[in-house]
Amino acid sequence: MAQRASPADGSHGAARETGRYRPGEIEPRWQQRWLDDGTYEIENDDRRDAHYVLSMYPYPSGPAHIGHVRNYTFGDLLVRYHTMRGKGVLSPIGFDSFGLPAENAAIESGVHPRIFTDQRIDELTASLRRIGAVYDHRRTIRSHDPGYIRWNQWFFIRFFEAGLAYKATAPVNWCPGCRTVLANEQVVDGRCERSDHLVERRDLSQWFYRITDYAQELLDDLDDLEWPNRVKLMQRNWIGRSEGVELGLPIADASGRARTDVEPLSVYTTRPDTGFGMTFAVMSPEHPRVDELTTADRRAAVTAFQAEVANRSEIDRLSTEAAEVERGVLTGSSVVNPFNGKAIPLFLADYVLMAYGTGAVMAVPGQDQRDWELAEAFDLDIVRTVQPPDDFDGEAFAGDGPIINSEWLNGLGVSEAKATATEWLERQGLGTRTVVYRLRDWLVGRQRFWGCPIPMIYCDDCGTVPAPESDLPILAPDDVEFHPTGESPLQHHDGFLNTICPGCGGPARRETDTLDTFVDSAWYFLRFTDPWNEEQPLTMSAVRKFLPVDQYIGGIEHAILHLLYARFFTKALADLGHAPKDLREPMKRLFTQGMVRMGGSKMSKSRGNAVSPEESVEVHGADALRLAILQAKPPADDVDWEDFQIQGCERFLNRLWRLAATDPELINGSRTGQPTAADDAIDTASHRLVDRITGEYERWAYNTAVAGFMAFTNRLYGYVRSDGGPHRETLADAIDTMLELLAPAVPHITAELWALRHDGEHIHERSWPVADPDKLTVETVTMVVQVNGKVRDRIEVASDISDAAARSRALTSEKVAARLAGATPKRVIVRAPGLVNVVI
RNA sequence: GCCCGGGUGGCGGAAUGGCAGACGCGGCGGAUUCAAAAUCCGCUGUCCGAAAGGACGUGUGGGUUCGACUCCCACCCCGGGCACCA
Repeated sequence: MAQRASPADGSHGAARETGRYRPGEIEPRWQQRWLDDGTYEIENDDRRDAHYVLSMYPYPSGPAHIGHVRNYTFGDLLVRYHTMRGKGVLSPIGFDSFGLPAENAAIESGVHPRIFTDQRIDELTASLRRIGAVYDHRRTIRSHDPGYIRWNQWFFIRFFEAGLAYKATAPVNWCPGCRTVLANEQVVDGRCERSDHLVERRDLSQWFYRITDYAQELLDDLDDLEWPNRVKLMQRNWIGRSEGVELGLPIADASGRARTDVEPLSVYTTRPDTGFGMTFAVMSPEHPRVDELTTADRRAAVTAFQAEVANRSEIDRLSTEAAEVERGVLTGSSVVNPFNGKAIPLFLADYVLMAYGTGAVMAVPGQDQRDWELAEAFDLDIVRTVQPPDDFDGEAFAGDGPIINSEWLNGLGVSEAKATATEWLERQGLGTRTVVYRLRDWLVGRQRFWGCPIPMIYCDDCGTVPAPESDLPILAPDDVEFHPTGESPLQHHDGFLNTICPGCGGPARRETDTLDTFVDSAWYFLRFTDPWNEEQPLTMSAVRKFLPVDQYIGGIEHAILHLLYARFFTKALADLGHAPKDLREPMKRLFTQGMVRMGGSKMSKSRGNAVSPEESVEVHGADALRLAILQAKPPADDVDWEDFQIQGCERFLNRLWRLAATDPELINGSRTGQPTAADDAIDTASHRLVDRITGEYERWAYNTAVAGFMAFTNRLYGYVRSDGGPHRETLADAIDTMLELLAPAVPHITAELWALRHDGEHIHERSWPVADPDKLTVETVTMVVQVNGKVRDRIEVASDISDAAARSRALTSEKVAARLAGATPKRVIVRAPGLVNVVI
């Protein structure tokens, strides 16, 4: 028999031959077992309480990067924890496998995006497996699976039929070099990130999903979600609801009187209280009535201005030194200010956006800085209608104050005046209360190859019609050549392009745009509940069983778009009858973990940091990496790679191994028989640990949970070393309990140790330990005695000590008496049993 | 500019009205060793002090309270989101 170190002092006793902790050996073995046994597969008729834990649909970029690993470690902990709690946990995984990187790679290397992508999916799958993350792999979805494309297209057609999908002209980022539309994130400093061409704004016909129909519901339903406030706030701002008034400004004739034969110009304002300060009006350069309202003598200048704004690059538009560019131009027309009947000039200006409100505004330079600047540039009247405070030295004043220069509004506060002015406008029939949202419809078309083809057909006779359902899925052809420019090969592929109109049977051509990949990720979590259904996209009973997702986990970078689109899709599918009617929200709880930064400066080899998760697993083991991730920071915080103290965590796992792999009977001096007070204290501590860790797992306080395990282990080492030696059963129970609590965090080592200690039993099939409430209360506590709020003494007292007794114990303390020096305290605050504060 | 979040030892962090710095990293000392690694034990906020002990200490300044890292006001700094949205 080999002489093994006892856990405590490294020198005495012998243990069963269990060997050293070798993660490289045990981890692959358990990973294989979980897969072979289908430990984390769940059937749709499972009788346990359903619990859906989901990490955000990853883009398959090859082996997992550290951000992935952090994300999936949190998710995996919850999957295993809830499984031990007796839940029927649904833990699926899929891949957001369409998208630009694969297409760019194809352009460069000629390798088909599918081959490229499938390879990366295999790599990611393998690395998730190596960190011990477990899934029901039978349910895996990939966006480019024909089966998934089919239903994605089927939904598009349903949306089209319901008016939720439509085609309209929209300004887009156009790269003249690549001859394609760019997403905003592909535009860097006004240039195409691929070809470096200056990006132009072009009006092109594009497909949209009508998410704005759901603006109000998307806003209202945020209230009840258990989501981080920050995310809810970002969504609220994005939706941007504003309440105001839409009013008509009559067009003035040559003598300044309102014309009745011409439609008034409709403007939207949230500040009807400032109406008397409106000294001009402004239309967007793209406003459809520009031609009509431009006078002959101004036509050349207006046209030039429109063209100039249209071609203005992003750089100019965002420049803070915009003084160089002309921001507005006079139309030559005038409109009438309905508040005071005065004729005022009508301008075009680039700061008025066609896409918001009515595309025209009443300009109130006294209260709006942009209007102020235009007024100064054109030497227009500026009338303050809100009195700024005496010390105000700015230009336009947007704050609150008494109304001035406004006849019947004078003296009111801003909000009162708003209400009064709104009522007046409505009574006069001049305006209507209106709610406006900042949210725009979702542009879903992309001029890309590697995406889900939009299943529409263009026929010269029948117009735009959906592809027949029997043709779904419509797949992109394989025999394509990628253009170095980045232009989608679909646009030149005759076999794909030419088709027959399902309406008239005549020749027609296919849509070559593909769907934004955010569409793919807008409903994948629903399909996971029954990916096997070939008759329907979703199985109602399965969706009902598992949705909403109990815990959704992902990066803060998806706070707005992905989560908003997923919410919209769920609502739309429910309303169209494809998902349960009452499923209004897909994700009940959301956790957004922080990002992992790759800080350069603090990078240090001496800390034992490897540069990739793969290497870390290789060197220290998956459990050590997982523990380091959990320990480093609160999960919501951003973290630097070098903050992971993998070596320290590996050291802890070694300590755990030596403690738990050593047969208790062989630990030097271990006792049997009646437990002593010291033994009971260990037992109590272990019950308290159960209580503590359970709470911390529920609250995502993983970093403090790890601290708790380390502290408890230190305590057990002290216990083993203590004078009387450890009580055999007490020690064994304490170790067992800790292994169970650790199992969700470090699944391999705990599984191995448990099997070693319990005849091959599987720890992940055990149920979660329960603390005995009687053992959570302690008999004595340390009472802090303060003098004037400063700690001067600590006294052990019974935990049920009365206030009076606590008071007298405190006052008889020598240290307190010394400070009192015979005087009577002014006041004694007693918070038994924890604290007494003597005020002198 | 507007809206959020945050500033605590050499470092990551803990404590959300009641013992500031849990736990870990790093550092120092000791045990073990021929030696080293590994392991085990102890110490480790700053200042004064031989020690006992004391004073100071959670971005800055004020306030509330018997008591403030924690609550309130003002300011400074860092991070994030939105950004001509009328």
